[in-house]
Amino acid sequence: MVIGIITVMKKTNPSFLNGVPELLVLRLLARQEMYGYQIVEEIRTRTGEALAFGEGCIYPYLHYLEAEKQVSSRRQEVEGRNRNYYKLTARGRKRLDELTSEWNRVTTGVSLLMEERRA
Amino acid sequence: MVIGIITVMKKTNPSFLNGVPELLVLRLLARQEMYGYQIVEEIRTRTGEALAFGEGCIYPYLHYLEAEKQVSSRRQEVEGRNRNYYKLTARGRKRLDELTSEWNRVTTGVSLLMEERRA
DNA sequence: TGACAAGCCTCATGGTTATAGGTATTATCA
DNA sequence: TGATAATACCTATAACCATGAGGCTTGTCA
Repeated sequence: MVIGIITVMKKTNPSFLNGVPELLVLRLLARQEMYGYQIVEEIRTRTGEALAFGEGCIYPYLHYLEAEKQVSSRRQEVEGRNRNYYKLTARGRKRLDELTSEWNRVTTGVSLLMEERRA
Repeated sequence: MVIGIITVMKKTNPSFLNGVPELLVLRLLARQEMYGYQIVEEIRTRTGEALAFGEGCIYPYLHYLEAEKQVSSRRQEVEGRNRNYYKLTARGRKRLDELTSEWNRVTTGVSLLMEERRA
């Protein structure tokens, strides 16, 4: 019988973005102290909009990273606005290294299969 | 068993694999007709185990792709075993092109931010 | 006044891989 | 012979995570 069981998989945006926000947040914070809103804008502008993660993605990550002690934060008032500045800890640095090699492993693997094969 | 309420985010495999199986399956089928088991093995061996998707991942994809008319299939008995051979349709070719440019967009974007920044 | 940017936050939804099973046939090897 | 691995197919469930929409506040500019 079996008509149904169509396993929907609706296919909107597969997008290859799984884990990318974490990688980029750690990478940016490895260079300099930054605050959340700045990270969101930086990713958007520096990639020419190729990548654009919403605040709803970045903020929860920052909270998670802080809970995991991969980043530390301090609050500072600048021109009447409160900013939470984050910077990488040693633990975050280690995590960044892991994620970076993971990223390289995946992209290398994909490249191997994407290349045209000659005879 | 639920101990915390700590917003778990368990962090096992961020892995960057979102959408990769679909991209690779389409790419492989663009080159030649293949059957499911062969695809699983091909990905595993050709990447030197860097990428290895289980059958439980690939088979549902093939069924989905067929339902979407991105691939067509034929069944053939080979050496006493039944194989379902799949090949790309024009629609699948188009989808592959979309995914490929999406992949390039993402990896390019990530590269922009991962690079060391000088001065 | 109204609109918009800066700056922070949360939650529900839904898509997709991973895990862990399941069936059946054939090949290999002790 | 019996056991195990390899071939070849399949499904259901859980875990994960970006999206999108919402909300709050202060400051700026018209």
